[in-house]
Amino acid sequence: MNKNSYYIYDKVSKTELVLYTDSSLSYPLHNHSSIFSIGIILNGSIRLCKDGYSSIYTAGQIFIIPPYVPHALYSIGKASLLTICINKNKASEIDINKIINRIIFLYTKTFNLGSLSGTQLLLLAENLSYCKHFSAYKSVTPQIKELRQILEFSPEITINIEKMAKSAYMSKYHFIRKFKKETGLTPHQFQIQNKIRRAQRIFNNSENLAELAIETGFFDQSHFIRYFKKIVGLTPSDYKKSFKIVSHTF
DNA sequence: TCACACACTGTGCATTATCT
DNA sequence: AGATAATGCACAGTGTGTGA
Repeated sequence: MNKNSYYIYDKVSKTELVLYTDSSLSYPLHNHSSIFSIGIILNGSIRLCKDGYSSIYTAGQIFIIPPYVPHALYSIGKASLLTICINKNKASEIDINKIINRIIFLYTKTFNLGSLSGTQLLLLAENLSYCKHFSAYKSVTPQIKELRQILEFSPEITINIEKMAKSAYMSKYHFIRKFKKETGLTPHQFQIQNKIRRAQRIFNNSENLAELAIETGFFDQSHFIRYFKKIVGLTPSDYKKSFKIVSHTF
């Protein structure tokens, strides 16, 4: 079991938290279609590649990744990172003070990590406010938007590039380029990523990895494991062991 | 915006290793 | 022993560079 990774769902603030402690992180280019990710570097440093730029973040610094923004993340040596995930559909309703209080609570009582500095709390509040008032500025072609929604909600369906391009009234060559420009990933990468996200959501309802692989649209468990590890950074069984739901309060 | 060629990646299947 | 993880390989499908 990977004891350096913890996936926590906090029922009180309705946010998902991912904690890595002294880990070697390596996440190649990907995006999150439905969440804002706010990352707090606890120690060590990480390299974040986003919007064509590569930046190094060190202990105490905070970064934010809005939905659909392609990015890659690598630790420089070992690093500890806390990521707060906010659902984009609920971002406008979040209670910033409530989330900050929960983060402080979980940070000190659940993770035993000391306390966050005043500057970190201020930066966190600023980023939460950014999520709350964020509005998507990118214009998306309606046909691509529709396909993106299909792939997000039903990633398990089999639909090849030719069919997708046809439904968007484009040649497959143009469609792939257009999709990547507007979504950040190729259609295929986007579909695989959503299959894995779906698997993460329904993990606890499924006893068997082979069943889960079929249910999420993979041919078999071996491919499911391969992609799961590539995208999540853990094998499915390690992920299951490191996931927990927190509902206790002050 | 489209099409071609080619490199790259994913699929389907089989097999073996490791873990519980 | 059964479940899960990892790897190999051939083929099909996808993505990208380039030119029109």
